[in-house]
Amino acid sequence: MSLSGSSLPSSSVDPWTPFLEAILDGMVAAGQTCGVAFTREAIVPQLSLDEGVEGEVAFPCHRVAAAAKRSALELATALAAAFPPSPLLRSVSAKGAYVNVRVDPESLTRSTLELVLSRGNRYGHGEPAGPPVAVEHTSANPTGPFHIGRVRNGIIGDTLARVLRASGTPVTTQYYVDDMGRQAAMVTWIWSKPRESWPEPIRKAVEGEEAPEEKPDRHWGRPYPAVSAYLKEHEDAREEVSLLVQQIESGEVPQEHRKLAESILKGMLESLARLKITFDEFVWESELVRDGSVNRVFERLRACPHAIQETNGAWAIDASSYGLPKESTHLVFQRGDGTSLYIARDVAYHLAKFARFARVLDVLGQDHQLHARCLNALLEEIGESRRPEFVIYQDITVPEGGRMSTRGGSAVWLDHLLAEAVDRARAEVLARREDLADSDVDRIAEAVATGAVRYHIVRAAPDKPVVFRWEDALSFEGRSGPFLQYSFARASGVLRKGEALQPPYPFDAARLSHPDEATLIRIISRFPRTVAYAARTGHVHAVAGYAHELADQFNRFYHAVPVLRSTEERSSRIALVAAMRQTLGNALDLLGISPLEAM
RNA sequence: GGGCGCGUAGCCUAGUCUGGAUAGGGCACCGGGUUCCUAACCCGGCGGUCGAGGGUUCAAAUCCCUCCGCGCCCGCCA
Repeated sequence: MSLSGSSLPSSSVDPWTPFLEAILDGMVAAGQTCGVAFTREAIVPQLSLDEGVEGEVAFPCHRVAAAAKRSALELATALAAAFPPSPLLRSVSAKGAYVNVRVDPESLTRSTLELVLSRGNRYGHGEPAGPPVAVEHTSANPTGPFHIGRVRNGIIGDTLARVLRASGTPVTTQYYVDDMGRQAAMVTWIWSKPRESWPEPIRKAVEGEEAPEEKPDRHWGRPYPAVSAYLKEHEDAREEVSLLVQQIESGEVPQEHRKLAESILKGMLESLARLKITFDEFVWESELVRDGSVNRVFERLRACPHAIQETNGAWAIDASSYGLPKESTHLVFQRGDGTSLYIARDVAYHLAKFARFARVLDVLGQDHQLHARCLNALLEEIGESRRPEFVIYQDITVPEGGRMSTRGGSAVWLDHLLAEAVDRARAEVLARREDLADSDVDRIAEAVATGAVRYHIVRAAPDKPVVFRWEDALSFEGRSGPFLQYSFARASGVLRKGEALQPPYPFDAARLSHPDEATLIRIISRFPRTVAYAARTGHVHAVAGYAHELADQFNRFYHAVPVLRSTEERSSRIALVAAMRQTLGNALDLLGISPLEAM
């Protein structure tokens, strides 16, 4: 890994900073001796950390050598020889064209453990900085329960918000509730009719499946797929829905409409809450219509040079000069009947966000990518210079091929997945522990199940398509959420039995010299850098990978090195376990996975 | 057809933004480990030259071009 910018983080948040300072000072001094001038700013991005053959920090000399018209091998040797000694660095050597620096392990151990133990649950976090950022994610239409494909948005978005907050950025998360569009209107349309008068296919699709006391999203959303299919075939019904859309948008809103949307949303949010996904704010699309924002957007767009009106009264922007695909240069923003299209409302929504936030982040599925570009085109058209930043993720597909589809019957419901995961987790807990109270079994099973599901989704890079397989999603071993929880529980067990759940943790860095200890400390020391990287790039899956690496090395250490049974190393090792537990706990928090003291 | 994304061992995946020294993990498979702090664990082994081809470079999984495969989008739906 290389560093993100040309400057170093504050030493109050990153244990590596003093060592990197020492390396930079040494490099500059050695450069002067050898007749090559380079600045710290030039060196920083070239340093490669935690890599290399025989050093923790390596500096490849090819570039400077080429600039100085010298041999890279010769220069590496000369630089290493001229490198002034530092108490923080154990050795500096040349190998090939590389200068390899090993930091003093005791100093790094001290620097790391002190920082972790003093910062506690702030370890890994940056210093508060930067302007306020809005993160919009999930924003699923309130038409029925979540399937796992939709939840990927929320898991990525919520993790991104957590990571950004940890990096120091003030974040507000928003769920954009689309209660104005056709989709939501379809739900109201069917429920506004007496059940007896529902078209046959819709009634049939719903009948016999309902459970008493089912969640509101399940209940009220049940007819939606059938309605959607029905409308494709029935022009008259489509017209009824169009009429309803007009009524809703003009404010003659049947009270029922908002209540239905709220009710379904409530059920949806209940499921998300189990995954620890919550929101700071909900922005109801109907409010943007009611407060005139959408109308103001209409006025601004109609006044634009590329605005055109169709013969039936619809308005569009000719966006052919914006580099969009040829087929989507005709951007209709207002229907012939005067109602708004999603893109017009989305412009209004983004203007509202720009008014409050310096940066606007939208988490979007790849199917919305073209829409995102069209949105940018309209923002440009009305003279808005700011742009949202899009975090695009790929779909979750099913093994048979294709996206998860509610209508096609290929959707895997989040609630179903969680129920299955809880069942399996409970069986695992019961197989291992006979001493637990029922309430503890329930609590652990819920944590394991939700941790497994959340980790399974967040571990993949957003731009990687994910094929949903039950056996993978329900895996509790290897690279999984439960493995992280298990490792945390193990560390907790050690501290509990050592009666060391509270600080202070006195330690002697010289006593932590076992190779598995050194490796563990290196990984712990990398956490702040990892969080900063994830926040900067939006690669939140880097945190998932990091947490696994940390837990993995902890287990290796656990097997190789006795803690409570050791004598002169005991307190130092307890301190190391406490630091690892703190770091893993902080990582779990960023991932939205519940830590477990025991399992 | 056009646009966008993806393509790393039998399967899944990190690394690609910012090119650097033997491409990290996990699953599966084979062989070991529990009188000892939780075996949802650990140790060892097997297996990849990074879709194909060209180019740039001292150096390419990483940058550029072409091609192939897969996915998504191309609505007065969202």
